[in-house]
Parts: sequence; structure tokens; C-alpha cells
Amino acid sequence: MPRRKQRTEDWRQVLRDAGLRGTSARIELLELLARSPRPLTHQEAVEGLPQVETDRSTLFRALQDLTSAGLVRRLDLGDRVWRYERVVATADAAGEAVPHPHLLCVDCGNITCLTDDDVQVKLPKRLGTVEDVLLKGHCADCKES
Amino acid sequence: MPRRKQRTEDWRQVLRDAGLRGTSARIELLELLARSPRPLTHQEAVEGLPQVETDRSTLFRALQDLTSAGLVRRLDLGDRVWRYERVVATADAAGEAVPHPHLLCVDCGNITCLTDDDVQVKLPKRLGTVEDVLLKGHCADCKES
DNA sequence: CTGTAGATGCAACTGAGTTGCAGAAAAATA
DNA sequence: TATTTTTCTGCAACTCAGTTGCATCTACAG
Repeated sequence: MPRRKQRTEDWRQVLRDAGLRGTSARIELLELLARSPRPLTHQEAVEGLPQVETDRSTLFRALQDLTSAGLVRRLDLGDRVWRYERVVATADAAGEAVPHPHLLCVDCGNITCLTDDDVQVKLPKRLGTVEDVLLKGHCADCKES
Repeated sequence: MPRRKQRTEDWRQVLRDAGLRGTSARIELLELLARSPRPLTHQEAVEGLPQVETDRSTLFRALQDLTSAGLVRRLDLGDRVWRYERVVATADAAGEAVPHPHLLCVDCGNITCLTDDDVQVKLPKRLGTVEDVLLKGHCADCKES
């Protein structure tokens, strides 16, 4: 575990590599998201960053910026609140984290990330083409109950 | 096709059977939803009922009431707006008795109702079970452009 | 060290949806 | 039909997530 200062510099570099300036709001936010085991809402991010005094709109914009820079992913899980999760760099050659299907558990609210191998969706072309898949149901932990 | 007056009385009866009073706002709303080939938002319902002068909140409440009475189904299609579609009691040919997959067009925002025959979703049981399917993509009208 | 593109704070705004309350209108009843 | 009871509606004010315009500030390239 690197020293605090060092971590900060690491995140700053991540931001800079993504073409964004390394401001404290973004650094703290990015670290919070990377630390979190689940996607966070804007509100949760505010609460998770008591040490950072930023305006609401700044944090909204930071989340937008991180999203369009590809550092985090924005999820709409059907409860009318955006959630953001750190995009974990995959072993993908291009280094791009590709969108994948999600399963939203209607019991516990957890999200299960799925692969295209897990879910096979077929839609006749005449009806349209599919970009993203959201399943609602019972996750592995809840399905037996 | 029954006369206008007759239709109104039919809908009034449907409402009464569901334990709701047959007010003009609800009758017109229910008929609009029954006529619509796709789920409607509150806003779309307002626009679809220019002849009905109701307060916004009344229509919101009417949609709530119809939903809790089981006459319509409320859908969250992930674009932060509730949509409502008529629930037909009998599994009629044209009716939409059971929940079914929907395709949300990311271009035009339109909703396409799908059947279980249109969409085949397979998810390994170890990952969970599926209750509802929401696809995001390009609808038939938008996909070529 | 400086100029500037980009980031921030502030305040005002949007848009969906909710709520409290008084008055109005269905339905029930007499 | 008239009266009472119950439910619904209109209004206005509110919440909550998110956005926007603009003046100011700052990270960082040169």
C-alpha cells in the first residue's frame, strides 16, 4: 500500500492520462469509487467524501467527466438515480472496458455483472438492434429464498 | 365498435369493478392506455388527453390508482420516467396480459413491446433467475440511420 | 513565471413526482 | 329525489436528482 501522498499522485496520473486535470475533487472521487465494492450514487459520493468541500454541481460534473473519459461507468439500475462504478481495466488489448449485461436483483438491489457468454439475447433484426441488456430478477444469493 | 357513450360506461364499470370511482379523468386515461400500442409516460398521457382538463397531480394520482388497482402496469425502463401500460386480464390475442420484454430506443426514446418469442434470453441458473428483460438499442425505425 | 484552457462555486433553473388541504363530485343511503 | 358519506380533484407549495450560465479560479504547458 503506497503512502497517501503517493496514491494521490497515482490518481492524478490516471486522470491526466485520460485527458483530465488532476484536481482534488476528482482524485478523491476516483479513489472513493475505486475503493467501493459497489456502484455509488452522487449522494453516496458526497457522503463518502466529507473531507472534500465541493459544490454539488462540481461533483455531478466530475462524475460526468470521469464517465466520458471512460474511467467510470454510469449505470441506470431503474431506481431513477445514476450510479457510478470504477471501470476495471480488463485484459483487453485495447484497454477498453466494454459494456456488459447487468442483472439487477429485485430482492437485494445488488448488481451482478455478466458477460456476453452468460447471457444470450437474440432479437429479430426487423425489431431493432440491441446495445445494452439489463435483466431484473433474483441474483445467485437470493434466488433460493 | 360501441358508441362513444357506451365505451365510457364500459370503462366506468371496469373502474368500479376494481373498486375505484368512475371519474372522467380516469375513464379517459384508461381508454388512452388501452388504445396505445406502447407504454406511456405521464407526460405523454397529458398530451394524449387534450380534451381532459386535469391537474398534473390528478393524473399522477390516477396513474398510481390504476396501478395499485391492477388495471395498468408501471414500468421502469431505466430512463428515469415511469411508464404505464394497460394490463389485460385475459391472455387475449391482442392483449398484453403478462409482463414482457421491452426495447428502449436510445435514439428516439420510443418503447417497443416484445414477446418472449421475439427475445430469447438464456442465463445460467448459477448466476440467478430472470424476471424481467430490458433491452436498450435502436428500434426498427432508427436502426438504419 | 505566466497565459490560458479547463475546472469550480454559486445561484437559478428543469422536470418528474409528491403532498396537504379545502372544495367538488361520486356513490351510498334514506 | 334529497341527504350523507366517501373519494377524488385542483391548487399551490414542495422534494429530489440533475443541469446550466456565468464569473472566478487554478492546473499546467510553454
